[in-house]
Amino acid sequence: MSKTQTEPELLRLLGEHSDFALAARFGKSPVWVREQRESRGIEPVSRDFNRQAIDWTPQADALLGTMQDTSVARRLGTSKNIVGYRRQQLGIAAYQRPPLPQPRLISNAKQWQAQEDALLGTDHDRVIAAKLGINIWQVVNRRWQLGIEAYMTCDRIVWTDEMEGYLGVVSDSEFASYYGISPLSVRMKRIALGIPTFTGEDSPVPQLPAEVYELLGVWTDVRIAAEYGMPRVNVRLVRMVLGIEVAPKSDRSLFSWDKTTEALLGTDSDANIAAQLGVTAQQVSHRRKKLSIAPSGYSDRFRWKKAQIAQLGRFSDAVLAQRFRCSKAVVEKKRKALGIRAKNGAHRWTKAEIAQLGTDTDAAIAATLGLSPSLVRKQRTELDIAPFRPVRTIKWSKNRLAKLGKIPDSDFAYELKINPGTVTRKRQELGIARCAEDHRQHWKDPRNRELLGTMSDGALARKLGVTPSAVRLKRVAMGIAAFEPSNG
DNA sequence: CCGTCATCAAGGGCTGGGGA
DNA sequence: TCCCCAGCCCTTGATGACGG
Repeated sequence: MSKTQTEPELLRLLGEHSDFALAARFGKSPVWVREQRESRGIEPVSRDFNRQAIDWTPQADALLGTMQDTSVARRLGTSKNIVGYRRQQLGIAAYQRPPLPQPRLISNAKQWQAQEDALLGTDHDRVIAAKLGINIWQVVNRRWQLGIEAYMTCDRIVWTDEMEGYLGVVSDSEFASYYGISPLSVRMKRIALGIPTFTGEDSPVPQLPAEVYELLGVWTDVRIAAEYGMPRVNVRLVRMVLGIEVAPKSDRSLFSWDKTTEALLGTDSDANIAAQLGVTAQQVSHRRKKLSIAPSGYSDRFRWKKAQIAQLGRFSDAVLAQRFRCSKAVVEKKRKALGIRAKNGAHRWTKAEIAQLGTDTDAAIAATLGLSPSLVRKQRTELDIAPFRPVRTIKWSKNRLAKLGKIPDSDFAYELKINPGTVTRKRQELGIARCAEDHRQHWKDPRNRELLGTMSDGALARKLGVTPSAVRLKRVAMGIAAFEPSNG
C-alpha cells in the first residue's frame, strides 16, 4: 500500500480504532497517530472498544490460565478484566507464578490459614510477617504464589489495564513518548510484568548475589547498591519485580561542615565527594546548593543556542541546567534577561496561587492546591514572601466572643488560624470558663491512642484535625515508636 | 503544649551519554 | 533500538530548634 493510499485510509479510521492499533496496521508511530487524531479534534477510542469483538475460539480459551491474564489480554487484544471474567466463567484457575528462589532465611514450610492469607497484600510484607511471627520471605513467597499484588503506599505512575496491554507492543521509548513518561519507568514495568520487548526479546531481571536477596527490603536500596557495588536501579528493579516493600530508613547522621570540606564542593561530582567524606550524596548536594555552588563540570561561560532558549520557561531552571550542562544560575539569569516566567518543577504557579502564599500555613495552602508543603514553602521563599504567622492581631467580633468557652480553645484557634494561647488568654481575660472538651479529648479516646504509631504522624494529624507536632508529642510521651512504612 | 521552619534521609522518577 | 547507569529533581516524612 503506497503512502498516498495509506494515509487517507488511516485518517478515515482515526477515532474508530485505538492509536496503537492504527499505528501497528499502517506502520506508523502511535505518537504520530495521536497527533493526527488530536489535530483533527477526534476523541480517542474507548478503552473498551473491542469488548464485543472478542471471539473466544478454542485456541483463545486454551491460553487461559497458562499465563497471566494481562499477557493473554495483550495477545488477544482485549483487557485483562475480560480475560479474567472469561477464565472464571470456565472455572480455570489463575496462572500461578513459579516459586521464588529460596533464600536461606526460609527454614521451614508453613501451613497457611485462610485468615492469614487474607492479610496478604493488606499491609507491608514486613508488618504482616511480624503479626504472624514468621520470616518476611515466607510472606513474600506466599503472596507471590497466590498472585497477590504487594501493598504499595505510593505509585506515582497510574498504570491502567490499557497501558499494561500495550507494553511490548511498541518499543519502550515509543511507549514512553506516547504516555509522556520515562523509558526507564516503562522498561521497569515491562520487566516486572515479564513482558518481552516488542522485538520479542526477553528482558531478564538483573541477577543479584544470593545474599543480596535476603537484604532486599531489609537494607535500603541505596545501602545495598553502595555495599555491593551495583547500580541502585538494579536493586530497585529486582525489589519491584518481587514486590518487596522498601526498607526502613536508617538513622540520620549529622555532618559538621567546615571550610576544608566545603572547599571540596563543586570540585567533583556530589557522589564522589560524598564517598570521600563518608556522607550521602544528598547531604553534599544540599550543602552545595545552600552555598550556591554549581555542580562539578558545569560551566558558567555558556553559549546559548536558539533551541535552548526556546526551552526556557517550559521546564524548570534546574532541569534545563542539567540538560544544558550549565549551572542553574546561568539558566535563571538568561530566562530573567528575556523576561520569561519560571517554571517550577512540575507545577506552574498561577497568579491566584501565588497570591495565596503567606496567607495561610504552607501546609494548609498545600492541601488546598494539592501540592506538597515543601513545594509551597520553596515557592514562597523564592518569591521572598513572609511565612504565615498564626500570631497576629485578631479582631474580636461579637460572634467570635460568643464562641469563647463554647468550643475548645484549640479548635477555635484552628478555625481562626491563630495560636491557641491567644484564644485561651482572651477567654481568661473575660473570665469565661473553658470548654470541658479540648484537644486532649483526642487522647482520652482509646481508639485514637491506639492509632499512634500505626500511621505517620502527619497522616494521623490530618485524620484527627491536629498538627503533626501534637501527634508526635503525644506519641513520644506514651513511648510509642514512630510509624515506619516498612517496620516489621 | 503546640505550630512553624530548617534539615536530612530515602524513594520514585527523569535525563542524557555511552555502548552493544 | 535497547540497555546500563550516573546524576539529578521532586516529594514525603521524621526530627530538632525555636517561638508564641
